[in-house]
Amino acid sequence: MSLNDKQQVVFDYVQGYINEKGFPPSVREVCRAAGFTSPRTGQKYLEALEAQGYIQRENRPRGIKLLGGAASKGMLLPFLGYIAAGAPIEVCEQREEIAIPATLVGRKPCYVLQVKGNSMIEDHILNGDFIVVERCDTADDGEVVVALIDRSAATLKRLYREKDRVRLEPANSTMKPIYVKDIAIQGKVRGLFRKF
Amino acid sequence: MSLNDKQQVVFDYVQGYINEKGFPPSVREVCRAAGFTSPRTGQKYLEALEAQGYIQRENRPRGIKLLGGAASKGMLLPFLGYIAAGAPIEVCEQREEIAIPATLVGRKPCYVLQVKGNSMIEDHILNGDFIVVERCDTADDGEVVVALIDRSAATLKRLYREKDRVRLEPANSTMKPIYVKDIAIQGKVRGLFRKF
DNA sequence: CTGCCTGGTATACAATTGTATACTGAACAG
DNA sequence: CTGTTCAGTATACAATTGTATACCAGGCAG
Repeated sequence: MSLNDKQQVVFDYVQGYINEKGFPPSVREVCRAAGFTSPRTGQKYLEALEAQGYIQRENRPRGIKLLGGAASKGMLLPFLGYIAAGAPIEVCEQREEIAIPATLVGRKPCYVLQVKGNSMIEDHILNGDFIVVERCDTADDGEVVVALIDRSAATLKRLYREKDRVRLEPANSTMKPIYVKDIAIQGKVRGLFRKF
Repeated sequence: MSLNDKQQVVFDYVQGYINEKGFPPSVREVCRAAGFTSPRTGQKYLEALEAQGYIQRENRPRGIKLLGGAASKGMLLPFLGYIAAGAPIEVCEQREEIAIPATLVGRKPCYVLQVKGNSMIEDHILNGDFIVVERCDTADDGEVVVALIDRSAATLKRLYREKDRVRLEPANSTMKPIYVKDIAIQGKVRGLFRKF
């Protein structure tokens, strides 16, 4: 079941209000915006929105929380630290979180790393860029993956399977590919963002 | 001037509360969390945070708004459409919004465009990339700007001022710079994100 | 000692707020 | 006509909330 016209108006108002002001509207403000003169009416609408999973409420002034894709067309992902070609991931002590555009995130769990070095520069991944990595243990040929070599060193490379080995190829003509027998794939790159 | 220890505790609490619950805490909740027994104390701390530009307040229950990079949920920015070198921005009819990592957003209003074409490829801005543009009407030499030429065509280029003209330089050696007498700067690129 | 500032407390108060109860009128089935 | 549901109104009420006033203890300069 979907929202009817007036419910949509109320929901849009709540969403816009939070976006603009940074905190949710009161029941009476919702009423004023929707043209209701009784707080009970707005209250019923909010109850309906909650029943349908669009918002979540608490019995407090302005206790409204946007749910689902509505809140965030963005997701909060953990920022795990740095990855440099050939060097292990430096784990970031404090568990930070970063908001990511929803379009960059796959369905599986993801995390964020910051790239050190220019080993992927010809793929237009620069030193300092942030990459969104989807946790997975397989990848197709040619995909950019975070791979663990010798159970210790993590690196960011393109993956190519060869006859009886795996080629991890940097995108930098001054560097040479790494050949390994077996690798543990940590994840594949799904998105990237950069600050200017 | 920066935040002292207790101010930091209060600020972290406010930020975490909003992140978790979706709406800001009341003054007394702040007090309880920080160990104050008088609402006046929490109130003073919030006033201090506001004076230093970390939050903005309204005289309403839970009328707190996180400012600047603090709004860690990321910011919702309008997606305005496409920009191609030399072609005007195709305005996107439906006003979409995209969540952006807070770190990519400056203090001024920003919007998002999708890049068409490879005119900035040597700056590692690719066809299909999304750019976060900060609205402004001036820029320093060498910055990547969205510029309006002849009041009609918008383009994405590096800006260089010359003696009595302006050079708009693409980052693609197969393309030539554009020289114009006068331009209207629409904004400068602050961030970029890409989907793989 | 005096005065002043800082950081905190205690308490009061009006305004706002969420919720609940009782009601009205219109549409509508039988 | 009768009864029922639906959407909205009017109003009441206790709890929460932001703000303000008055106060206190300690540090510290003079």
